[in-house]
Amino acid sequence: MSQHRPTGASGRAGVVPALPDLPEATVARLPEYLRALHQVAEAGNDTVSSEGLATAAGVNSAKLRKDLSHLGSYGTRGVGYDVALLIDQIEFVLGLTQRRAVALVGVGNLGHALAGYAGFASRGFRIAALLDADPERVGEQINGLVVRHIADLPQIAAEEPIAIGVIATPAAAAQNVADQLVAVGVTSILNFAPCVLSVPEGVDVRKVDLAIELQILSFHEHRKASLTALPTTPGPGLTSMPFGLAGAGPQEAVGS
Amino acid sequence: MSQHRPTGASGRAGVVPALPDLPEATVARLPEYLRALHQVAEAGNDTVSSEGLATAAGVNSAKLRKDLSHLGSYGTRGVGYDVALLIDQIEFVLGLTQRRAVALVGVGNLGHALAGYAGFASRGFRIAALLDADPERVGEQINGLVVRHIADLPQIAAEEPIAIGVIATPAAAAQNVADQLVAVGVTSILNFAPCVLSVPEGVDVRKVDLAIELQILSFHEHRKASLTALPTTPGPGLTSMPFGLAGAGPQEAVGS
DNA sequence: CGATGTGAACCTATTCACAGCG
DNA sequence: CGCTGTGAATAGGTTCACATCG
Repeated sequence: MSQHRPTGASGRAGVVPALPDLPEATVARLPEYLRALHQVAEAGNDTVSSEGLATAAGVNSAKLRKDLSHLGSYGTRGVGYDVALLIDQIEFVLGLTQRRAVALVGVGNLGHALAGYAGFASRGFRIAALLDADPERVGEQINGLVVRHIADLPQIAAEEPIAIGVIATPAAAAQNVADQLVAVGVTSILNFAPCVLSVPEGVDVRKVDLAIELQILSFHEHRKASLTALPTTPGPGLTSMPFGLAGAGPQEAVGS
Repeated sequence: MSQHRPTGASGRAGVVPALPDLPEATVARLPEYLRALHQVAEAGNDTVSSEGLATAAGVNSAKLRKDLSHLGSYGTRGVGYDVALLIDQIEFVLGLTQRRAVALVGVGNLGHALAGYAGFASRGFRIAALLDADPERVGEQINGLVVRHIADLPQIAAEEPIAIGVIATPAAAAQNVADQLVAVGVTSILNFAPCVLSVPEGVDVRKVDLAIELQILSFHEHRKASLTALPTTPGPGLTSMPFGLAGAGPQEAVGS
């Protein structure tokens, strides 16, 4: 991303540490901590130890403590963290205190599902517009929102600034949509289309690709299978089979 | 994940480097390279330079070369990579030469979308079963597949081994579903529910959480806003449209 | 000559281990 | 005494720069 290093920029504020530019890895985990905290709160606890919270968030406690320390955290030694306080802290840092407007482009299969996703509203976001390029879809009502044509985007953005654009179109349309989002001032994009978007500097793009996740899992499956084929334990039985492609057979053109 | 370190395991093979246990970061990028390669192939090229492929995949060329070198890559100095060969290589490493069976649990909003997702089939996966706990949904037909009850899972898994389980249920049900998947031998899970799953060692879980992605973007929005508020450039009025969406990405050009 | 493949330098992230505080 | 917060050690990843080979 940006390699801007506004070295002396922060750390100046008197009372509030403002925005202490966190490590990316930490940022990526804060939402998880937030979820875990809500869970803890609902269970009735009003403090948690780093151990407890770490478990709920699926990380180890050292990592959690270091992450929280980055935001000048509010824990009490010998006790733990004040749940409510920490929730506020993290929500503030993540910028969730203002309800951000999201424009969702592409109301196909996936777009439909996203439009109906309850987690949007419950976690600080508001779908401000559903858009599609297909005239047949325009006018359709989903979850109380009417689908509008992508050409209306400038007008919509003028009425209310869009904080985040979500692209759920086919790959072929995605770059075009991204350009239009950028044109109306959107600087954060969540892209579900399986393609690389090119955007000007200063615009953030995150990508979610289901197929990629599956392929990563597939790799590990493949790996596990090949390790099972030739284990450290010289198992009573199949000791043959040199390596992994065992079950598969030499089909496919890898060789040639 | 697994911290298994089968130190001396690989590196023995005479001809085929078999499974050279790649760095996680590399594994996560291979699917992206694969997509880029298909794109290049469709454009009619049969070789690519690291530069060209890197651009198509959205990374820099040094990273790409190092990644490919890990799988004992097949490039030609002064020329580039043989597209078809590299596709085969990566598909083999990712274990995509066998069509893996996927069981999708939870046919709600999101599950529906996933069931209809074309990228499944086109990239080496096959939905072997749609499952849900809700009797009302059982029997429904989606995309040519009939939704069956989750209780049928053992039977289904017996008919055909499930390589990957996809959980698209509400968070409250997810752990239970995961347990059932594990019980029938599934060792790879893709979890869309916003919660931490606890699984035995040897089972891989990957998580996709839309809300987390949005929150990460929100952080950066928040950050950008606060930097704009007290910038080096004191200009309160936006000077003059810094970036032009000018022509956007001239590359991409699959079409021409 | 041009592009790959790779050692080395650099940077980021995780883990350890314990000082320090409540 | 228990738990947080953090320096130090380690591991992992990225980038640079160039030797090497087709």
